[in-house]
Amino acid sequence: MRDRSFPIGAAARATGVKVPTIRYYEGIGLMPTVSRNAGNRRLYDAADLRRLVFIRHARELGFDVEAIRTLLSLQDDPEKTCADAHAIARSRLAEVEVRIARLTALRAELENMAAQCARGRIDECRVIETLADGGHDHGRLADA
Amino acid sequence: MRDRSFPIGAAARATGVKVPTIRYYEGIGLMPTVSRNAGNRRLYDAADLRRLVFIRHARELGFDVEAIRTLLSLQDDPEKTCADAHAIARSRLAEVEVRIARLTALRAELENMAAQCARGRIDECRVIETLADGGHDHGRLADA
DNA sequence: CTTGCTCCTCCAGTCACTAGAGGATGTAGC
DNA sequence: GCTACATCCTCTAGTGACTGGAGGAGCAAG
Repeated sequence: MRDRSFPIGAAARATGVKVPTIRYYEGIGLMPTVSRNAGNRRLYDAADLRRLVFIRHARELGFDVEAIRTLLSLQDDPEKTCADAHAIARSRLAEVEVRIARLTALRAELENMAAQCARGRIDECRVIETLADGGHDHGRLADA
Repeated sequence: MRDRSFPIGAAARATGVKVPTIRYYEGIGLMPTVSRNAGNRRLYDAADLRRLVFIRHARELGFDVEAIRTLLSLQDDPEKTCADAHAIARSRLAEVEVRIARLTALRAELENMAAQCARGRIDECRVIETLADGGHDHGRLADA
């Protein structure tokens, strides 16, 4: 009963990935072209749902689609050599470390901003002042 | 001398915001429509540059344009309390903290995976699991 | 006056979705 | 079987926050 196939709406509810997004992922090849029923509707199984949850969490962590593709390839290709898997894991690891470092710096600045704000008038507000002072860093507009 | 007028390229160099991005900010109303010289070129003054730096810094901290619009309008009204600015900063801080926590968990898994791979155990990769049930709630995935 | 940079506007493309049109299918009640 | 309504299908276009290019005008130096 719950074991076999979910239509796309159920898959969306189960994974937190919206219906059009699931179709989009199929279109760009992040999700496989799943089987269809007699009426041409997509049917997902438990493995597909796990893949969707994986993708959602990876996106929430700020990985782009290409990075997720390589992460998924670790699973998709069990024949893959150790060296390949190791290389992918290590390069993703490096990316994650950079991201953590950047976010940690960002957190420090936000904390400093918020903590020193005395909740007084705007013209004494530390949040506004910090922003107006500009960054030391003329680098990338980084989010993550 | 320096606080008279900068053409857009000088403004870009001075603030670290790219030329097309400055024009884009004007288009969406984050920057005012500045005055032009005889040859129709934009001329920026010191206050404009400060505003650009403010925007750049806020973008680097991950605030979206709407938040920046609010912060800028707060800045323009120094009599108000800074409760709103404080709230915007704190909510961004909360997002950043969630992200750091998840990335830290992912880093541990990738490290673990890289180590296992190095010992030849590809088929027990836990990266999928980490991301698949790692973060937070959303729909429970019927296990399998 | 020519070279070469900077600037102008407008339009297209990027990434990862998101929303809508217009139509087919599945399901529950009568 | 028939109706009502939810869910699904494909396709196209829009979003945010830019980025890049075309095609042309302005300006400073040699």
